[in-house]
Amino acid sequence: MSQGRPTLADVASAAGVSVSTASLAFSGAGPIATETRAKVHEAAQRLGYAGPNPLGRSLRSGRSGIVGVVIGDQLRRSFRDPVSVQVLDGLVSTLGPLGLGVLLIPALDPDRDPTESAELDPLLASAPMDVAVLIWGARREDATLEALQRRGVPVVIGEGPEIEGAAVVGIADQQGTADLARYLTGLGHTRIATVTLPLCHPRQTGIPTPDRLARLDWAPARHRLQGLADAGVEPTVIVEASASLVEDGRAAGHLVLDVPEPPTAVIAQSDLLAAGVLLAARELGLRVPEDVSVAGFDGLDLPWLSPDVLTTVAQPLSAKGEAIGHAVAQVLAGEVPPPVRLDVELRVGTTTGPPRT
Amino acid sequence: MSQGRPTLADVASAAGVSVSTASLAFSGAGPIATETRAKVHEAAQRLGYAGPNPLGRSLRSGRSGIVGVVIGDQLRRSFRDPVSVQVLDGLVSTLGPLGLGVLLIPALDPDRDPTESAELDPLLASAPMDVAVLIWGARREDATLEALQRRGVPVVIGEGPEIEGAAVVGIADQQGTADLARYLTGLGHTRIATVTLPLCHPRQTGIPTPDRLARLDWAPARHRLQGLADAGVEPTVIVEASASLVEDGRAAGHLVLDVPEPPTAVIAQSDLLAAGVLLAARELGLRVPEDVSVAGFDGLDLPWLSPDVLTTVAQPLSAKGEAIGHAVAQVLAGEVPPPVRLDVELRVGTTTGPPRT
DNA sequence: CTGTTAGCGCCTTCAA
DNA sequence: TTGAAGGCGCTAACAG
Repeated sequence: MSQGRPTLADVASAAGVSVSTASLAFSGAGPIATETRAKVHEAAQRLGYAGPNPLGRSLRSGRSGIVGVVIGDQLRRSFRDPVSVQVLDGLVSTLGPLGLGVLLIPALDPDRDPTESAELDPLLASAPMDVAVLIWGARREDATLEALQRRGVPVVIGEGPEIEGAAVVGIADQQGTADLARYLTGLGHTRIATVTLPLCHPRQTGIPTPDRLARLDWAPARHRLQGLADAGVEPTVIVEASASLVEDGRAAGHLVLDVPEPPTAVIAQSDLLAAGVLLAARELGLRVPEDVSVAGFDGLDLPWLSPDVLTTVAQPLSAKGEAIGHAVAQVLAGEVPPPVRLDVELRVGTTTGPPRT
Repeated sequence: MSQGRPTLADVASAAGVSVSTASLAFSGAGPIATETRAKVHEAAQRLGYAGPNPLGRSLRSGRSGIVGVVIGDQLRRSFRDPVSVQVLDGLVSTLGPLGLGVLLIPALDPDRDPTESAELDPLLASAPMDVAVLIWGARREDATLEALQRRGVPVVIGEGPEIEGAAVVGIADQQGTADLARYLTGLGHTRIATVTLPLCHPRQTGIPTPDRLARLDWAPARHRLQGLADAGVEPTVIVEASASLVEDGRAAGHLVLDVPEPPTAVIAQSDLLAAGVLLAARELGLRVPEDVSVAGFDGLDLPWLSPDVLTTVAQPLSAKGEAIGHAVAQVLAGEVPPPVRLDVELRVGTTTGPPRT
């Protein structure tokens, strides 16, 4: 009929064929006479029918073609972090050709109590999605994860932890950090401080209490701290940042360096944090690496730090996004993706050197 | 039945009520006895039913709760531009409370011929969405826009142009640029160059041919060039950048400044481009603003340019995202949103001053 | 090769 | 306040 958008039935009757035939003309999933198909397409053209309504198709197939992606923070903050952006880019590039779209789902407010599931984004409970991706991992008691599992939405987790019934794509950050730590101790450093990514919810900035360290619940921070321990490094001080941003690193840097007996090296758990520490060092009149060595993690290209080039542990960011995309595809194909652990690589720049004795 | 996920019918029969009653128990859209509702919820709990399947609900209501957002470039590039990110953030914050989710749709490859609709992202044709947003405007002959309109998806356009049957949210960039130009001529500048955003498809870097200028098809670039004309400024040279990124600005800056008789002022159509021009000036040993004044557009916070503070025309980025979100809401409510034009503000920094005579 | 039939899961009249 | 019935638009069997 002429009210509302035309449906396949309208097209079929206009073309003088049955609905299922018209369906075939569009899906191509079956034998159909070229002439019939032309007739149908012609009718469609005439009626302004632009193809099957995805809503009907979705209900029928049980698939929406949508992948929900939970980013680890407010958009504003996540997108300021090139790490998130590159992973997302790799993910979208992989999903696109598969006909899958990415639905952005803001994580719960990082400053709020995570147990209150009332704070969850309603999209988690009600948006159509075939698979969900938690780009920045899950926590032990994760209301987000629970909400998804309750709905029966399969989950792919970036960064870990390994959780019953969810695929994981991670990196060898523990080993990478250990390599970095050994490199620094090899240079002669003994007083090494570290600036960490957020440890657990709700987020906090500053020197974590023992209690907070015990609740350490976020995979990247845990792995990288563990890497230090593996290398036999006991940090002289641990400072937690509430986000992986330059200004947090800068604040942490002041906290770490502006003391009577500062460390001779600072390992930050991300490059943006390290960049902030570097800026803090410059502001305090400390020379890098003569007075203090600074190292990061991620392998970002940060030309604005010029002339310094950060010593870092490079992780394959786009590749991680792609690996997550592959895992999503496997889940949709009914397979159980094996855990993936991507390699990282120590990359020495100009910001580390032997300590002054 | 126990195969597959439980449906509302399963829950209803487990609770000993009819499907429609069970539906009421969840939607709350009708009178229902507290006791009955409890019974239904209890049955749902027991069966692991997490609420109505969005696919069924969508088909029934004709709404998916999804807003397709076409970003102006590859994700990787768009997300490196804080302008896009802030607009997107404002949009998501507005849409979230309305129960609407954002589906990312990569634009067509900016380096390819736009008339080939084969290059369009398949999501445009097949993803469920109630409204689409073209964050970075539409072109005259826009395959993306056409694909959406053919499907009957209402469109909200950021930045213009005003197009039949699509809502527009723009800014007063023409007037803002004119203000900026008048400020510079007021300082005594007569030789003013400009670095533009992309003018049309396919993207190119460098000095545009007259033909290309004639095909000028992208609203932000057009408005801002027009603003110069309004102020009576005829640029000594126009250089087009292929994206709003620092390195493009830097390349353009060399092109503009590394000549026998360089301009005394450069107006870039974005802050990132202006930042690049500034870096180029520094590299060429030119002092800013003594040797050359540099101005941008957007009003970004760029602390890494320190000690310089860019003279710029500030636009309300989050507010633009929010305004787009409101327009989306209006469209969904069946209203026709009036065109919106947000104000901008000239903000003088340290990078502009009188020309040396 | 084409038509008939039967739902996918839900919500909303309408009637009881 | 609850139940019965129909249909949103589509596709997959199955017949013919």
